[in-house]
Amino acid sequence: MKMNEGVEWAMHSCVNLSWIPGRAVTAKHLAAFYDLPTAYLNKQLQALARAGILTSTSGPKGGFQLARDPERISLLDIVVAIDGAEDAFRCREILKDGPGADPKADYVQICQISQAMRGAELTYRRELAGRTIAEIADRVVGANPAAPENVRRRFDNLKS
Amino acid sequence: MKMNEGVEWAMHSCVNLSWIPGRAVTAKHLAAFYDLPTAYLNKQLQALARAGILTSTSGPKGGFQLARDPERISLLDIVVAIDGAEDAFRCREILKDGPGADPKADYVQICQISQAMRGAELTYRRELAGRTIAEIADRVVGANPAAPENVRRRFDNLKS
DNA sequence: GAATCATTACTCGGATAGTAGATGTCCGAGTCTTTCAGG
DNA sequence: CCTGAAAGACTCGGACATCTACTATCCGAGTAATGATTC
Repeated sequence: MKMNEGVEWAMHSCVNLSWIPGRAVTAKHLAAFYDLPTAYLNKQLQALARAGILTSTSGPKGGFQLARDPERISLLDIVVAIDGAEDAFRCREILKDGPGADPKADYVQICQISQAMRGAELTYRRELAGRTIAEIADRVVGANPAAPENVRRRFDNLKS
Repeated sequence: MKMNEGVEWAMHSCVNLSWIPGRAVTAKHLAAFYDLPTAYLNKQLQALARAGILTSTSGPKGGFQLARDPERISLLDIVVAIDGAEDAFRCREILKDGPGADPKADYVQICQISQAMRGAELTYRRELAGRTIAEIADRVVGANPAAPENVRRRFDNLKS
């Protein structure tokens, strides 16, 4: 089980975008920041845009920016946007193929194993839903107060 | 992100094995129970044996059985045995490729995103670690008291 | 000099290859059972 | 009748294909800026 690597890129990019409000930043610049493959990062940013986390504008002076306040963007939002909403553990209802099974019963709900796994994933998602981009950004500032200014300067330099 | 499908099979098989103590059950019989591909289930059972969850014996009258009490087999044990111990989210330390990074700093520990994701996975694993095969089996019995006897009879019939 | 229009350059967007990991299958090594020969 | 060994059959175990989905890339559609042209 391995999560889509783009999730990490997307989260870092969102934190950086939270420090550059009101301006569109191109995928190329966001990729250059961490030396990531531009086209592939662009794909992830597209997914965020489809999910309503970012807004995108085409053409010169175009790019991406946060679609809403970073306080209202949770880590779960990003994971769902890029990795999909489906659970990692997917009950195939193998009990249905067992002896004495009821063909029309919903074994996803009945099966104790399915319940336990779904319960664990629920706590996982709840945890991620409680963490926001704003909170992450704040903690980064706590460790390194110059971070936002450094990011802004960096993107300004890339502009020239 | 999709978990190895064999995890589901392995958990169901362990529950069934908990109702047939002291006797080896072949992969073929365990597979027939839910109409699963024998060779592939065998592969998963091997992984459980390597992890010390099952014991395996070769030859006629051979097969698999639980290596310890079902109270001491957690769902996490099975997930780790089959799906691996590595986290789903793997910090690639992309901050290291960012501007002004310290090449010898441990960004897995520093990075706030990495911390948040690891924290969420930790709660997930803690949840699974708290659930045992015995508990699952008990709940199944609660809903269907005849289940263990049905399973035993089923395997006896396959014997003949 | 101002306005309009065509050009141009730049960006996102989705369609298209390449690759790693999961899924599925097969045959060999080892072992227990069974059988048969000998004492 | 008992003992021992050899043959046989059954099971796990790991090595070998296949297939899905993640990773990576490329080119086209659309858009805003820009410059030239005309009034």
